Amino acid sequence: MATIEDVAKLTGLSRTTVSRVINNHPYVSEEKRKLVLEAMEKLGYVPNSSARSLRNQKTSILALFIPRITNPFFSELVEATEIAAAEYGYQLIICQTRYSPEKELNYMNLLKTKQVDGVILASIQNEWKKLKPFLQYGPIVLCNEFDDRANVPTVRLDQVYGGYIATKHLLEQGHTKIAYCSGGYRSNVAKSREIGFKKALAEYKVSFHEQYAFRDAFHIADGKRVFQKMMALSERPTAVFTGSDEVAAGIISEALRCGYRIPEHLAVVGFDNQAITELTNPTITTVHQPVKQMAQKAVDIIVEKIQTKRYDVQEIYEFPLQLIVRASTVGSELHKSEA
Amino acid sequence: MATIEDVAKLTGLSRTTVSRVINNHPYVSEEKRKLVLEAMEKLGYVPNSSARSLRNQKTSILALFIPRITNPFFSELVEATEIAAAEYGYQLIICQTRYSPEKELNYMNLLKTKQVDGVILASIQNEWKKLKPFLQYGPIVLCNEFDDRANVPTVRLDQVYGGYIATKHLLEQGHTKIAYCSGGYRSNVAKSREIGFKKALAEYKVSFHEQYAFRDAFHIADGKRVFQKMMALSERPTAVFTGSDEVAAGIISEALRCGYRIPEHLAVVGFDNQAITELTNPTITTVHQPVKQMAQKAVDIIVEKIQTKRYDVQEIYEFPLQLIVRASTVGSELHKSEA
DNA sequence: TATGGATATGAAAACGATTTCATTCGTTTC
DNA sequence: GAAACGAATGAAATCGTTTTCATATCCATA
Repeated sequence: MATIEDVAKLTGLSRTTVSRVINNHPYVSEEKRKLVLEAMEKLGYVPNSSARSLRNQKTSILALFIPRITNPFFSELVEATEIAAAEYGYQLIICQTRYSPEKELNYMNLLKTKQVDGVILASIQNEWKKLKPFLQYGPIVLCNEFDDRANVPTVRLDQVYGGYIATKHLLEQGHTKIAYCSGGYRSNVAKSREIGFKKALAEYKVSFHEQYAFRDAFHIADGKRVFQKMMALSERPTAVFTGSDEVAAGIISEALRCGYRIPEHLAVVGFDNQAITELTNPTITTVHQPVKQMAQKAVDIIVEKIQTKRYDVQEIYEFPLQLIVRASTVGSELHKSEA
Repeated sequence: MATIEDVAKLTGLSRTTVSRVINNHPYVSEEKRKLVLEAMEKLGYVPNSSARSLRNQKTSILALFIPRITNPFFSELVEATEIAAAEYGYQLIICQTRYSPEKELNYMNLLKTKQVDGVILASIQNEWKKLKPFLQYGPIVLCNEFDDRANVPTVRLDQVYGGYIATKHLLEQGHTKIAYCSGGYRSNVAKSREIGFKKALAEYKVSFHEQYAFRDAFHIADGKRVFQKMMALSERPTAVFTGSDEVAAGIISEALRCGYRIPEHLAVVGFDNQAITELTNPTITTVHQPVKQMAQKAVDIIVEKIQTKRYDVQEIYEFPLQLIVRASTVGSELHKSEA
């Protein structure tokens, strides 16, 4: 493996000059520059990343924390983040916490050991006070997930509004027995949506019963399970708000299999605007999240923080959500889309 | 940021001894070991990864090349690979080539610059002779995708067999007008499936017409498009083999929307056994791929190659595929599952 | 009582880059 | 014609580890 020393020797110049050529520093004569470039080509030389990282105190790698990559929402987030990071010359290390606080804490050592220049948290499994100490080692940016106590830049979506518009839509269709379905108790995203959900109910003077709440639904299978539970209730809901399109699709699938009709017997709202929403029959009313913009902003911010080295500033960037009305809530009426 | 030097100073020992404690070398007295551990704790010391990488000539990072993470098959592959890599203490860098040969070549520089210890290619966009020169910098392992000319370890699935069993299943149902639908011309995975497809046809003395071939279908939308194309043919196929469940789902969705019935008017076979196969109505007959086993094996192999430093050996590890029969091919009969 | 082997420790070199500082040579400028 | 400055180059320090080599002590064995 050729090193900068080899290039220097071959050209009869010093390491310094070779380094200058590599880094496009001024004050290198055209003659020597050519000489160096030729030698580099001839030796197949390429600078060693570890040596550069050590000397420059920067790895050009970012860590992105997500619960699971197989969740389509997070796939989309990873795709967008990787593309945005690449524009800045950063690589992305994927950290799947699988909802485990220990795994999350463990991955945090990537920052401590300087294996990454910064961490984007799209999922939080620990209390903030456990995460906070890592701030001394590098920037942390919250993306999608958030925590009011976290004194770091946060890029998020207005989840309260998301829960609100989806629920309001169901109320406008005349529903009063509306079930609530979300993924996880810990997530502030889910909590915010629930606030929006209840806000809409309150506006319409509709009361909420705790037996209509299902807070452990993540996947298609969970949706199927939840549907069965709802149908086992003495007073069945006529509509359901869900925290993901997969869960919504599971509910719809199970309902159809059992001979129910959507939305006549049960109106269903999803979340995320994934591809499956256009696949099922009926198609799924959902809430669109501007994932690309959010990812781009998170990367912009973290790159800036890496440069300025001020990590403990709470700046909040919020993007709006949008209701997409499809067939799972409005029957055979003409489908309309509203902001 | 505390360094090993700081720990040495605080304890009054040398860097060497501190390093020995960190690396669990023998020949450190219990007394000094405790002293060092206390000092490390007190200073919040943690070894710097870049320095270690430089000195040890190893980064403990692997690169995984995939076309797009939003493709559920690759999400699953990434999840499994990340978990397997973590067991060995490796981090995973995700490289999305987005089907671009240039991007792929560009990401290959991660190996050349020693930013990663090895590369797992689950997607190949360039001819092997373009990739081959990178072998001098570190190990490359093929996983899922493959190339006969590639003199490297290859972990793959028997795609010829996969195409064969899926097609044979359709032939057994009495179909003779069977369309073929795949993603990409370049991929050897797709080519192999086509070989298996044609092999089955030949066994049943059924001829294949090129107008039944659609080789550019990746997503749900492509499936919808392909369905329309098939229906525009003068002689419509009665069954279709597809290279992914998303495409199959797209075809089914569009067919139902247009008033056709599945499988009566069109039998559909998918590939990958994704979650959506149990979601659609009818559920989708598909081919299950043992992704986890494949990913685990690929990681095992690359870790071994990193240690032994012998990269240019063609070893092939092949895993079997399995047909999962569901409703999209067998009508209202009882669903059965066969190996 | 030498001799040799285990145990314990440290000084210094090495990994491969970048940067600081010094030096030299021209060219202006007053 | 001296001073000042810009351009071009290199020697050596530096980043933070690990490892090699040397040294010292202790204990058992011949």
